[in-house]
Amino acid sequence: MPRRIKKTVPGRKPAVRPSSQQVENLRRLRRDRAVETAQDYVEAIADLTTTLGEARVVDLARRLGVTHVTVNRTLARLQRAGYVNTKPYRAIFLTPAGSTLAEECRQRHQTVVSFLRSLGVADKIAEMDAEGIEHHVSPETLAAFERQLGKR
Amino acid sequence: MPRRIKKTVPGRKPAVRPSSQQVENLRRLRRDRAVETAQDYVEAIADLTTTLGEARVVDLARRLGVTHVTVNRTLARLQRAGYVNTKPYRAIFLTPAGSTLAEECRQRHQTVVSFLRSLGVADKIAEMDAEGIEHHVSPETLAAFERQLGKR
DNA sequence: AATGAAATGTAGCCTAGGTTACAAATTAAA
DNA sequence: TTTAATTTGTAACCTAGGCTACATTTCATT
Repeated sequence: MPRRIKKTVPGRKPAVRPSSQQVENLRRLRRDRAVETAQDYVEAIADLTTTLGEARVVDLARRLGVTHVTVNRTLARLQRAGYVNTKPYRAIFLTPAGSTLAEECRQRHQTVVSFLRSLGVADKIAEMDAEGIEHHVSPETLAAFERQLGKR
Repeated sequence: MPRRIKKTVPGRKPAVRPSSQQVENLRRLRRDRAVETAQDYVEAIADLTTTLGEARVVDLARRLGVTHVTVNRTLARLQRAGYVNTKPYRAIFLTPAGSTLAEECRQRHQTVVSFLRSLGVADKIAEMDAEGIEHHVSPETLAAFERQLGKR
């Protein structure tokens, strides 16, 4: 049985349709995973700061549904990335960069939820799907959502 | 400086609005990450089998934009999960479960892309966003997309 | 001021997914 | 049949994000 259907020139790449575009899409997707977490955290920190006056590790853990250990390690990474300021045994604060990111996320989340609801998706489900979708909506698509919302 | 704004009864949880709903959303989101990868792989395997006659590790690696090592390890996991059949140095085949999953993904992907384009999003961007969004679209939302598409 | 519960931190282990470097198998072609 | 390129496999390492178990710090309440 032939190993492969087509012939190949020795020493040459078979040029199996690398389809750079799609490859890049998937690469971008994986790269974005780290950013998603950052967004979820800064959003939660901003929210907790507003509603409770300050954001503590336990609160974040409850809010995100993980243990305080995970929160701790992630906060260290976010601090390295310049999104938060933390001191041992103290409340967590967003840096200006963190605040900006949080606000962007909040608005985008709101737009996605509103858009889904405008299509007749139930509130609970709209909220649920938005949580996942919001991280993958490009500015262009977000604009399209807003345009559509304006039409009603 | 007070550790926390509100008083607490010793030994009692402060009931910081666990908001089980949102916690569950986020938990579900993380759980789904493993499934996403499976979906990307079976989709790619199905596609390669159609276009090339068989799916090989190198092709998958090129298609997914990762090294063959990553593909190998992931395939082992997918085999454990019952989605693919592999033998050393041989082509990769989908199990019935894998084929079903692939077909579902293909259709859903197509719906999401069509929907985005119907909103005026450019083809390239629609394709790009769909790659990320499709994994987070519930059946209800997918139905809403299809309903909307039918209206045109 | 002492104390005990809650909060925070740390050590160590797990899976998933990514990598490079190197070894072994396969197969097209000389 | 031999050979050499390609493909596949394996070892070892990295980050991210989960976890449990245990140690330490804070602070509200005696």
